[in-house]
Amino acid sequence: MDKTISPRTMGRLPIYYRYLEELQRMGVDRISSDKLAERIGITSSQLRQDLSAFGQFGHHGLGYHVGPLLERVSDLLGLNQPHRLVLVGAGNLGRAVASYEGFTRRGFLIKRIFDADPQLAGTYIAGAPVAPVTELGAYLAAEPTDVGVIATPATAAQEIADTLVAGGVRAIWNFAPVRLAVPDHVLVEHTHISDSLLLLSLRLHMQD
Amino acid sequence: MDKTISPRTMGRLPIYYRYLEELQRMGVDRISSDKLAERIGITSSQLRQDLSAFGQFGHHGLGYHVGPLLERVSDLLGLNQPHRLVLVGAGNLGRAVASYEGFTRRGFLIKRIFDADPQLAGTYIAGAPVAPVTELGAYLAAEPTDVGVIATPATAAQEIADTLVAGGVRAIWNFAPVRLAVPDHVLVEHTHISDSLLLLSLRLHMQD
DNA sequence: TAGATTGTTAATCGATTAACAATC
DNA sequence: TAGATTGTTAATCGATTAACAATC
Repeated sequence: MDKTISPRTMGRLPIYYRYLEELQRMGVDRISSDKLAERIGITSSQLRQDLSAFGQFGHHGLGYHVGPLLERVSDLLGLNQPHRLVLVGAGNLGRAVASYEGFTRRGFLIKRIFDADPQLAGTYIAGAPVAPVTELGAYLAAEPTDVGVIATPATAAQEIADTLVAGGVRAIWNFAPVRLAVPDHVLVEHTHISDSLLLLSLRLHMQD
Repeated sequence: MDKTISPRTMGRLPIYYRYLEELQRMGVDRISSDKLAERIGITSSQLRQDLSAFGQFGHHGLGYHVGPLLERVSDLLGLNQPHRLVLVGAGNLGRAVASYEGFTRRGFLIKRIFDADPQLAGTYIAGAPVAPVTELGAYLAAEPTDVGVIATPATAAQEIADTLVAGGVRAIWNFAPVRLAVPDHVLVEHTHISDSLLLLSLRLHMQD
């Protein structure tokens, strides 16, 4: 029934999601492809092409209703169902991730945080209890978990990944600057913050 | 003299950089396009096509020398010249960015950190002195700065961006979840950490 | 209705892949 | 030399843009 959504269109879904959310927050309930595309910085042709893959949400002569379209995009992104997460690594980056209020709001629930430092056990970060990383395996055995977030030093990352995989997570969100070896059925999303800086540097350098 | 480098090829430069660095760290000094492409997960055809845009670095029958190729990629990325940065926002994310040792090593020097909390003034984070954000404008007037990093709450981001632009930065690396309005000559790289999680969620959801 | 704007088809453009002659 | 592997050309594939009939 659904048309297939091309990889490039998928890559734009988070962008559409963000802009539509912003429009909703601003109380806009209808927008033309021309206006939205201009805001985002793409052509209206591309926007209509993309949106039409999600189903028919536009109204001839009127534009798109923000609400239903946002609902559809959220749905495609899987945001209308909760995800249970564990976070491993309570350093600065881990804390930053745990503290991002946008996650909870979108159904990404950090159920527990694990850290190598036993001193942190028993404390709470952004409302989530911290436990020693030695208890990660046992926790996962008891509590089904969708996603494991790795915010540890690179040296620890593979071992944590192995424990997460053995514990049955379906996906790993990895911030450690190292490639993880995992079985095919486990998704890995690498977030290389430094890649952004390299691209900025490249763009700066191209200008000269 | 240089062939132009296509946008998609540019986007892969940080990946090439990372893998070549890894090879060099491992002491590998020569690799075929077949082997490197397999490691990265692209076709060898694409790799050769990309690399040929950088100049002639391969040797028929032998493959590519890691050192000179890495040198060339670093050069394209602008890593062979230092960049002066200021970081605004010393919360968890700001601290995580400041503490990433990879930046200093690649010539991204965080000269000073600014924060709204005057209590932090006079302290040091990852070797960089912290000053009150009220001094940002005066600092930039005195110290030419290439890049401003914004790791503040969304509400403060635009005002900081304005101060950075007035202070003459050439680029802004923005972690705040808000679009910044800046003049055309200033580059903005938005790093939306949450976009990664949305894409992970999308991929999880597509599997079902 | 007249005006606006979608959804879609066709045309263009760009990127990836395949293939192989050149060559170390 | 024989074997390996590049650099590049041509073929394929996919994505973007343009254009416009359909329609609210």
